Amino acid sequence: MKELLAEASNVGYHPGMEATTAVQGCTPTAGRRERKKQRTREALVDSAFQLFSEKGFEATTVEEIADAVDVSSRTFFRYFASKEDVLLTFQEEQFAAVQEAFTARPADEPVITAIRHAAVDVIRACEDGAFGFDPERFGCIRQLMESSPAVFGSSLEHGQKKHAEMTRLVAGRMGVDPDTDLRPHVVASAVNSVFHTAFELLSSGTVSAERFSDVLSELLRLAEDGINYPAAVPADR
Amino acid sequence: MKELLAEASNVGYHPGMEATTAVQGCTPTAGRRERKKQRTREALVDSAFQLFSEKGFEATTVEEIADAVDVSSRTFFRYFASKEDVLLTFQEEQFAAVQEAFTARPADEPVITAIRHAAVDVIRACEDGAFGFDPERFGCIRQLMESSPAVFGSSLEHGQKKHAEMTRLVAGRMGVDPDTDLRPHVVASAVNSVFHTAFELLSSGTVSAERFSDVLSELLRLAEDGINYPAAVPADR
DNA sequence: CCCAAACTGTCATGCTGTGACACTTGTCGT
DNA sequence: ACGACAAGTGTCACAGCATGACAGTTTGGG
Repeated sequence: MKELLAEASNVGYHPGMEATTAVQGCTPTAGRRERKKQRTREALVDSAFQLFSEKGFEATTVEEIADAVDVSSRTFFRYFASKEDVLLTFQEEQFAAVQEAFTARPADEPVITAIRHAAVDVIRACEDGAFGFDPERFGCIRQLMESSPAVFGSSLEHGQKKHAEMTRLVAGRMGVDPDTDLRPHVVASAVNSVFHTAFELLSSGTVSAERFSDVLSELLRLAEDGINYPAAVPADR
Repeated sequence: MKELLAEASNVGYHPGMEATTAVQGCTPTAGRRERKKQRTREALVDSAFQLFSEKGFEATTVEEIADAVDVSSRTFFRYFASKEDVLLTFQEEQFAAVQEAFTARPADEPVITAIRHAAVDVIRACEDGAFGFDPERFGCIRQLMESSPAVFGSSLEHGQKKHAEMTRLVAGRMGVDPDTDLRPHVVASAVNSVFHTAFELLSSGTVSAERFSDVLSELLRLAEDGINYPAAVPADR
């Protein structure tokens, strides 16, 4: 089940790189080749994070990243479709974790409430370094998104790509068909954007909170209560 | 008033190009230089739309766009920060129009309702070619966003940039301070993402509707009623 | 043990975006 | 009007991202 989620993530995929890991169900850690490939991939991610946090995103070139792992820059692009793509690996993992947590929420919770609990749990794990999450890397990404519009942009795009997936999950919980019922789409859409808004509130210093999870929690809580607020009554002032 | 809105739009701005038009309030159509600049700018936009719709976005190079107007590609980048940026001119106008319509809505309408009416009115005007909107260009953009992820991505980013502005407007209508009350942020955020979701629903063929405005209207209507839907009751099935 | 497929490196190339500098043209003061 | 000054533009140069093509190397399987 965990493997399924992992294999479903297509970040870093690009034409010419098949998901060879998943073709056969019988090969557990199949072949030295696979392992080597995986090691190269991880090395590239490490190297990228290292350099990004040292010199910033745009100041780091693909060649530097590749050189640090001793592969050609051409090879880099066989693993990642773009420089931004490297960072999505992490978001991908987070998203998968949130998904899993979401489906595991008790059935009597309404959708947004369930999402809130799932998301907050996962993000807090990231922040605290629980499970396999590296809090340092989490912080690094946040910093990169602040300083580089390109990174933030790719995060937006990634969120949009995951929209369909989230919609299906929400529809599943609601017990409706996402092809005829638009409500799950609105939910997924709102949740997605709330993530980015939480981030912006945090980095702009609008909120006093320290933790991303706290801001996110607050925003989702508001969304639960409905958001079609009335205009100000002319009575005051 | 109209000029004010036009001058406020910063699309296409990039270091080295000052908003010379707006420095003095007394010069109406100030100088031949300004007019020439404006003509060049519009010519570039026209040329870009022309070529994009003919050959597609990525297949068109900046050089081609510039050549068609008989300027150097270097000059192109003095007007637009990137190739995507050209397209945002249009979105900018739309956004300004929606903003204006929003603030003009009767005070007894709740925020999302008001936004729905404002947005639907404006978009319908685009679709029908009312006011100064060119429906052909509107369709062209839609097509480009479908075929080119880069264009869609830049649209996402642009929406996020406008987030703050929308938040303030919503907060104004609600009569609250956006620095302490997070509700306007949630509203602006949800509305923004609903725009993109409407687009995706349309281009993926999930909905049968023809017009963008219809899908958008439907989604916003749903958002008005609250979106924290209960999970399916175990009774059914 | 060898072959085919997968992986990688090298080379070549196109396009985006930017910096530097010189040249032209419009603007404004006198 | 005329000259100084600024704004706009062209040209040249260049770094970096991304991709295609081809050849060499590894590796897994028959």
